[in-house]
Amino acid sequence: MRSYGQYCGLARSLEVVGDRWNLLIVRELLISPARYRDLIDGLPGIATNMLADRLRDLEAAGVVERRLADEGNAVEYALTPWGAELRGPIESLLRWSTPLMVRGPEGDAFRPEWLALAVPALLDTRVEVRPSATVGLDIGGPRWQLHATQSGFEVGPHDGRALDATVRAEPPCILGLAAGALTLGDARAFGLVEIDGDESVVRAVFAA
Amino acid sequence: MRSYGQYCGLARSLEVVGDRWNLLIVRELLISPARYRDLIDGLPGIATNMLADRLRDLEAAGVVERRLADEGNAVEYALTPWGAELRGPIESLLRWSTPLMVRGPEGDAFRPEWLALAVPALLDTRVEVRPSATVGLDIGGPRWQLHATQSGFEVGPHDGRALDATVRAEPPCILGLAAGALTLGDARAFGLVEIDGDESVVRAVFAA
DNA sequence: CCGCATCCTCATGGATACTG
DNA sequence: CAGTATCCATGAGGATGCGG
Repeated sequence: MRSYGQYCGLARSLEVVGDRWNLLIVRELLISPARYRDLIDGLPGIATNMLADRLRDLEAAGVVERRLADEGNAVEYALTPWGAELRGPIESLLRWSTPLMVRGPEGDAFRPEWLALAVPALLDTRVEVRPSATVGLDIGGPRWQLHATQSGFEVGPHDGRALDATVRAEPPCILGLAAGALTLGDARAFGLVEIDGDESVVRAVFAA
Repeated sequence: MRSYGQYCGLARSLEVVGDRWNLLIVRELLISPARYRDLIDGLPGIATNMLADRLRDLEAAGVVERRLADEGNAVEYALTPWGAELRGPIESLLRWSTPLMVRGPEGDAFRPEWLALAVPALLDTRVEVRPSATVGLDIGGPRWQLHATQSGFEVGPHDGRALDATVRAEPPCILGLAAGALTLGDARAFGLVEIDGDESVVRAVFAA
C-alpha cells in the first residue's frame, strides 16, 4: 500500500493492514495457524499470487511469522504477538457489521470456523455467567462447541466433552446469530444471544 | 470495492469501509462534520475525484449523510448514527498502532485535530478519575484542551476556561504521547500517559 | 499434491486540468 | 468553492507453469 504520509495511528495502521485481503488473512490466522493451502480454502476468491504477496508484506511488517511444521517438511503461517492483538479491531468491526449481516447470506460463502471469532465478539462478556456451560453447534460438517466460564468464552471444534445443550441449524440460520434469528432450538438450559429491538444489542444470558 | 462474497461480518464491513481513504474520511467526520474543502485539508494527499467518489460510496452505504448548512448555501458532510459507531473500530486500530507511532513522524504530515480521537483512544478510561481536570495542549497553532471527568474525556479546541495544567510541545513531541515520550512539561498537577515497559500499555493517572 | 512465480488483462487509484 | 473529466500508472484477478 502506498503511504498516506500522515503521522496518525489510524493512517499508519491502514498502511499495514489496510490492503485488500490483509485483515481477512489475519482473521484466518486468529482462528488458527495455517498452511498455505488452508488459507486458500479459508479465503474463497483470493488469487494465489495475492496470498503470496500479502503473506510477504505481513511478514515484513511483523504481523505474521512463517514457521516450519511437520518436522520441517511444511511451512506454517502464524500471527506474531503484535499481530494477534488485531483481535480487538477485528472484533470491533464484527460488532459494527451487524446491520450488514441481518440481510442474510445472499449466496455468499460461509465457513463455520468464522464463528470462532464472531460469537465471542458479539457476546457481551460483561454479562455474568454463573456456572460454566458448553454448547454444541451443529452447522453441517464437524460439530463445534462454545464453552463459557466466568472468565470468558472459547469457541472451537468439539473435543468430545459432555454438552449442556445443542444447537442445530442450517448455515442461513446459524449466522442469523448476528441477527437474533437464532432461537436456539431446544436450548432450555442455555440462552445464547438476544437482540434488543432494532438496536442490535447482543447479550449473552446463561442459565445452565 | 469488489465484493468478497463471504458471509462474514469482517468481510462485509471491509466492503463498506475497506476501500482506500474511507476510514480516514470517517476519522475526519468523527472529529467534526465538515465541508468538502475541510475534508481536502484534513486528508493531505487525497485527490479531489477520490474524495467525491468515496463520499458517494459512503453515503450510499449509509455511513455518511450530506446535509445543507449555512442556510442552504453550503453542503456539509456528517456521519449517520451507524457511521459514528465506527469510533470503536477506529479507536481499536489507534491503540494497535502504538508500535508504528514510536518511530516518530519521519516527515509525515501532522494535524492537532487528530489528537481528538487518539488521546481518548489511548487513555484507559477504566482508571479512576478523582476530580475533573482540564489540560491545555499547545502544539503550535490554536490551543486545544483535554477535559477529563469521572464519566470520560473530551478533546477539542480550547474554549477559554481555566486550565489545571498546560502542555507545550512541538509536533514531533506531542505525538510521542503514543510512545510515552510526552513527559508533560510542568504537569505536576496532572499525569497524562504512562507506558508499562515494552508492552505499550497506556494508562491515565489523574492527580489534579 | 504444496508453495509459490510469471504472464496477461482489466479495474482501480492518482495527478492535474477544467467547469458551473 | 465544490466538484467533473481526462489521462496515465498501479494493482487486482485469473490462468498457468514449475520445482520440490
